[in-house]
Amino acid sequence: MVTLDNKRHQHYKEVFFIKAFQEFFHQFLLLSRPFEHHLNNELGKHRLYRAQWSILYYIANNDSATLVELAHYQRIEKPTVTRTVTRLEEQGYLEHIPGKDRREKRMQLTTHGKKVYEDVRVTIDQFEKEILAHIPEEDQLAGIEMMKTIRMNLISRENSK
Amino acid sequence: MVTLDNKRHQHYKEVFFIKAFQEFFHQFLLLSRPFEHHLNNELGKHRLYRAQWSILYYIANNDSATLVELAHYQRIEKPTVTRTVTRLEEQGYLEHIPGKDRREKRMQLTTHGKKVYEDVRVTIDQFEKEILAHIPEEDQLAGIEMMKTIRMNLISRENSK
DNA sequence: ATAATTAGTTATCTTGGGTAACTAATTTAC
DNA sequence: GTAAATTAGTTACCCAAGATAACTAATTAT
Repeated sequence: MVTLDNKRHQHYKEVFFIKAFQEFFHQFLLLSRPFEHHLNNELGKHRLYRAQWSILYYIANNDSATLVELAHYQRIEKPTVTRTVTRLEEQGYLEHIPGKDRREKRMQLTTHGKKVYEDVRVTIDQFEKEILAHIPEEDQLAGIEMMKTIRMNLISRENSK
Repeated sequence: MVTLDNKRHQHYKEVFFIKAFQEFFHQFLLLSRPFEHHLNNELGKHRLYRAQWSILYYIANNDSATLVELAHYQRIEKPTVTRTVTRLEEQGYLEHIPGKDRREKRMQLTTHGKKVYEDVRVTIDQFEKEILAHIPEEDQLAGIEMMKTIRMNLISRENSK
């Protein structure tokens, strides 16, 4: 009887009381694929992809950026940035503004790029609002802070290793 | 003077009061790449990748699964599942248990697979705990619910389109 | 019994990460 | 002031993990 109860108890624990941190990242992964998928669908209407959009977003909010700046911010390698920026340049959304340091390639939105960003922004705003339905702004703000903290924890791990 | 104040005000709004839903998904993207990167680093110690780990996780928590079940749950296409499951089979972590319906391929962990899962679990638990440092369990639980809601909003969008 | 559906596979494409090795420009050290 | 070290960016190439299209085999529905 005791043995059976122990077994039941164990089963109960395993199935229903998964640890919060496990469940947290499980849900994070379960959300990130579909989110990226849908985001790319929306962006596809404007012939864009997530990686390109991330760069447009950064530059739209910071006026200009160098490739290294983008790489550091997004925590990706320089060659990845080079490739994506090149595509955006080819599409006529970004242009190179020369600065003092002739090594660096500082990019800004072209007039066309600004126009496109604003257009896409409308689509994406709509999309993001829709999928945040029923989530109070207060919780959204708490979520933002949480993600920032986790990101910082990740980054400090990098440096200490 | 009025014009200048307006300009300042506008600038202030744009730079410091980005809408919550924009910032939410911006942070989500900023977190998901580094998270996957670090997760893969940890998994690499055991010669695993994120996609494989997701499948091991699901089967470890559900005893067995068919490929279609995995595809539906993770919202990915069947060929993607086939490939990843095949790798896990080759590594000797999964085995096919025949059922009534001879079309479906129901998979379960092998003894070796169970052992490996438990080993990796320790590494990943440690990793996940570390990067959730300074986040109260209460907030983690709120985050879990938020991600579930967003995921459901995404899925219901799919169906209505 | 035939038609439609379902589970899984194979072939092939694509995005977007990564590393290694390089050039050109700038800074630092001597 | 020059040589060495560092930094920004590029090129070539690799790979994981998603996707679609077209297929077979098994099962269900008509």
